[in-house]
Amino acid sequence: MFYMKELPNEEDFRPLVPEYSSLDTSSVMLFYLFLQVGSDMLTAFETYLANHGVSQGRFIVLLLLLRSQMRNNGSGLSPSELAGQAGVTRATMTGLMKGLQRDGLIERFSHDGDRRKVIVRLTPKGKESLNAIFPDYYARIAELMNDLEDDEREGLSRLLHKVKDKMYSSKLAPAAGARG
Amino acid sequence: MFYMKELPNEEDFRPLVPEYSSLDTSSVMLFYLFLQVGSDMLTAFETYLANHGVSQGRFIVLLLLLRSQMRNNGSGLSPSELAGQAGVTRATMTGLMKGLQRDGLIERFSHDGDRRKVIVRLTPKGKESLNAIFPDYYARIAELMNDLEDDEREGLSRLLHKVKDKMYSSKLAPAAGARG
DNA sequence: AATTAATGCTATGGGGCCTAATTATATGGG
DNA sequence: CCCATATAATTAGGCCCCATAGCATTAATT
Repeated sequence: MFYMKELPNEEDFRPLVPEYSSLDTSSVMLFYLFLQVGSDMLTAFETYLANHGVSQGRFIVLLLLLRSQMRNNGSGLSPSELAGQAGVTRATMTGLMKGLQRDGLIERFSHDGDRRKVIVRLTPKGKESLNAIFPDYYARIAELMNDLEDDEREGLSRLLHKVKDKMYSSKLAPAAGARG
Repeated sequence: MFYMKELPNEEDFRPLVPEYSSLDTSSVMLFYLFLQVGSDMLTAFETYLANHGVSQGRFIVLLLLLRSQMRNNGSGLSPSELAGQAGVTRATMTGLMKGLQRDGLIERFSHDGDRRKVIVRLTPKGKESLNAIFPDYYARIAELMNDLEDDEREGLSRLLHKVKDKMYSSKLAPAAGARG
């Protein structure tokens, strides 16, 4: 999370400019603005999801399971696969699943053929939960983007991809750890 | 934090479109792309800061204190003001300060005139810590934005502001709680 | 003086995340 | 066939961030 109620302005940076040759004020201000908008969006949707009894992390697990079931007819995913796709360690995924299973949103089955493995699937209740969340969830996203014209959406998408590509082509990418 | 290694693509949404009238695929994909890029940036810089022994939350406290000291000559801030500016509760700020004080980066003084209040200031070590972080920190940000031309930066900034304004003018803004 | 408000703190609890160790199972080479 | 190694999932323990609720202290209001 990133939050500062009042972002630094140009004046705040002025005394630092002569001191730090690497400081590019416009870059930093853009960077902060980006993080602030992203954090605010995330917080807003986290609050919305919390009202439905799920956290961001759990919601992502539900989304991954739904996608898997739609893509290949209900075969389910293993905790390992879930952890890889969600970008967390297996231990973290165990914790997320624990809560989801306690709440009856997912089920764990053992894999025939490899008894080390577990197969995770959405329960009917899990699907219902997503069904309850989706309409308003999508409506909020649509409303948020509503003021952007088609060309603005394309422009934003292009710029986001540009920053993203830069992040991965330089040494700025997320830590190698869980997100590799 | 938001993370999905592989974002949903158009095909993933196709079966949902007839089911949810509020689903606007291009909005949702843009939304996810935004969150992913923001999360990756945040994670990358969190990792960088962690190498310097501070978390995002603590770093923001240090930034707020530095700004305050530069703006009005070292008067410092109270925990209440810090909490307000950082968007957390006073209790949370107490915890952040506890760690920062333990590490010797901040000091707490009592306020003459209002004995309920505390005044928080950066220690010399706190300033040194920021001095150690800044050069590379700014360089990374500059590098990240390096590929964006001036007009692209302006465009991105404009679009970010547009989304931000939309968020605050609709009911999508962050929870009233701590961030009001 | 008595009420109300503000400040900072503690206690408690949850979520998310990690590393390290453990248990169970597979697999491949000798 | 057996042992070493690898893989899967979990548990244990810990840290950080964050919130709510309650408390003591001090100030402000009336």
